[in-house]
Amino acid sequence: MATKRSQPAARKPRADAQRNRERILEVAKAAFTEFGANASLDDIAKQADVGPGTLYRHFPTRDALLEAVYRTEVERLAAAERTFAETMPPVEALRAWMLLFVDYIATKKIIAAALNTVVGDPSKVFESCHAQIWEAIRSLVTRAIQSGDIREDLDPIDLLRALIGVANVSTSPDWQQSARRLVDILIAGSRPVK
Amino acid sequence: MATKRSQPAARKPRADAQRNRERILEVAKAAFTEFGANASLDDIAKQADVGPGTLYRHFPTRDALLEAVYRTEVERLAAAERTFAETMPPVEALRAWMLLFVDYIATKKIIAAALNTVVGDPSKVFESCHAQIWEAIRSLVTRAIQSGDIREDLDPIDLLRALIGVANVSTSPDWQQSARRLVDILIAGSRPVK
DNA sequence: CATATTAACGGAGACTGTCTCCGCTTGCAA
DNA sequence: TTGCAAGCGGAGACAGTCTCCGTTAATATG
Repeated sequence: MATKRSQPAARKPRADAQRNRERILEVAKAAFTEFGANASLDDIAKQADVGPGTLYRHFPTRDALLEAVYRTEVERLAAAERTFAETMPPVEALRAWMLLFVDYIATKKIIAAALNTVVGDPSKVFESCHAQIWEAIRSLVTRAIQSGDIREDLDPIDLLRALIGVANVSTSPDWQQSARRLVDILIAGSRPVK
Repeated sequence: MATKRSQPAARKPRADAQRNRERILEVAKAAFTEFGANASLDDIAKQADVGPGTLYRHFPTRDALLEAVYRTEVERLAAAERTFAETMPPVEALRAWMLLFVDYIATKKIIAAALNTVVGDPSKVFESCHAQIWEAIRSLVTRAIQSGDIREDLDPIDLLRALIGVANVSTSPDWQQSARRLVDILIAGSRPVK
């Protein structure tokens, strides 16, 4: 007879595997930040003191690695949403989060690059990350609609799309200002028609 | 003595060179549309019945080729601006052009990809194209400001950035609707505060 | 602690795409 | 016609991706 479970009662993962995984992530983050989303994967492996095989076993595709790096950032954004929602009036929370979002993406170009990649081919990567971000802005918008500060027919995703645009073209020196202005325009345009 | 000019009085370009150049462009356009901005250049060369050397002489970098393909589209957008400005009231012209812009970019993913590329590294490519587009929206916004329909402190570039965002995330089936809604939000948010 | 088991490692190398060099071809001017 | 430079194009060096598989060593077990 097999063991109690139909699944082979998976042994706990090896310690060195865990360590390697983390080192790879760390190095990858640095590399993507420095060289953009096209950084050489073999180089990353080398810097993390593992063979290419190891890297590819942990992260079968470039996108997988990208997503893993990307994930912690996304989690931070999601957390911020919760904080803002608790400590600020609806519209302010929305505005604050939008600004943070732009700031994040613009600073860590990785994410922008990742989002762009998604556009290119219809792969399913980043799906879970998208879900988290969508949920964040959806929640913020819903609250603002309920408080009557935002018009009812506003689709949160529309805002998100606009934000990605701002973040994308953040090469000019004054993008911080630009982002702030644009967020204000978006919010102004989202108020009830009255 | 040399010829009349200090410049060696450049001979007119060879006919076959011209033909090849055009065939490459044609094939490239198809390839970029089908496979995205990463289509294999050697493949493009092959399909255009030229050697890779020829392709690279005409277009030394991928970006150069991308830009060349991109250019005619941009010219069409610039032309549309002129038409709209002549035949529509200011705000309508602005809205119409914004919609066209989104439509264009979303359909021909090439351009979006190109714009994205620009984000990644601070190369100077597409500069002239950007200039043309900037000029178009600047002109539209200026006219709308003068007619008093749009608030004075609006920076045209901000709008452009938002538009690129919409276009980027145009994978969902209803992006047409989404784009329309977002353009309306942007315009609503751009009206004078009164 | 000794040992068996097997997860995990890592690097050689096949493969794919980029880009260059340079000998050959050919359109054009005289 | 003919000379010649503009233009061609492919062989091949190089760089990056990804896989296969023999080896290593972390864990479970007695």
